[in-house]
Amino acid sequence: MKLTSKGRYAVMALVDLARFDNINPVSLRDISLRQGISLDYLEQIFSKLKKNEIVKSIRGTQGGYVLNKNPNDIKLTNIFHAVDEKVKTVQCKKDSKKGCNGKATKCITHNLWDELEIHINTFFENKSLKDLLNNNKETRV
Amino acid sequence: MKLTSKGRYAVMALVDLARFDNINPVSLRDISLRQGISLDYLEQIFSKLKKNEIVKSIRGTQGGYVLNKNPNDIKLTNIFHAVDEKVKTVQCKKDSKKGCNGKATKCITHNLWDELEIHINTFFENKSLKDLLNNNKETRV
DNA sequence: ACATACCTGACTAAAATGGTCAAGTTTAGA
DNA sequence: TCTAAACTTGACCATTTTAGTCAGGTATGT
Ligand code: FES
Ligand code: FES
Repeated sequence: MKLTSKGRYAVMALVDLARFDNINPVSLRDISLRQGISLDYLEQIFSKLKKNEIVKSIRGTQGGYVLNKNPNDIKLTNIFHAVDEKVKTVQCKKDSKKGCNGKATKCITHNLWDELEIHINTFFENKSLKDLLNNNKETRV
Repeated sequence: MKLTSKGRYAVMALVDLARFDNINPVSLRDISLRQGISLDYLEQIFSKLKKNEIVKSIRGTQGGYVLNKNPNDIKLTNIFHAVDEKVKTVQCKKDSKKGCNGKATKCITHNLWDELEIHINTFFENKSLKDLLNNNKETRV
């Protein structure tokens, strides 16, 4: 079970953004430099964050991104969902009665994987961007 | 974050094994047929389970595998560790002071990923094979 | 005008995944 | 003793996913 870089970067970038967007929009270039994430990759990520209304963009010189919601209302769940970083403990469809690889029934450990998925998602539900900012916020002069 | 088939199969196979190994060893062929897992793949998996002393093997006709411990003492942690299904929320080394990709320092979200890793591992620590057998054990006649 | 910064889509090298295949060795039972 | 069942080992491989890069755009403040 690995967390992918895409998911990790999305959260890192948003935390960075939240720390610096007091007044002005924050450019991806700045985030890229500060966090050491490829600019091109960041652009892909922010395109998705924007589609999911987590950030807003301001084009042109002095443009950049700003949060579109209160940091308290941006849960890790929302972020991960936006960038398609989903938790998958099984391969079979949830609503189908069929098991993995088109088997007729669900497997004997099926409940376990459901429990695991819930356990992990609970963590993401209960963490907001705000939680990640505590004692951490920098003020732009 | 995906759970791989290898990990899922390992647990499925062990639950199957635990249910049927009352008297005789259970052959991988039987597990393969009952659970619909490739025999060749199962062999790879059980080779690792054996190295980690979770199962014992009995060769020859009527041979197979049996548990090497009490189901209560086989945690998911042990199983996953045996088949290299590890939880990895980061790419950087735990003991090193360096960050991901050889960066000089840890990233701003580092604590979060540590927490997440612990959260998931706790689930695996607290589940044993026994827990998965409740109300489920079949008796060979 | 022009630099900055967002926007979009195609492309790709490398790694991981989920196996298969081949060639054994061991041992119970006929 | 022969044979088939079952474990053992190691190499191999197709496909998918990951983690980006690259090459173009378009919008806008100064
Ligand atoms: S995990 Fe898909 S059938 Fe149980
Ligand atoms: S996750 Fe590796 S530096 Fe934070």
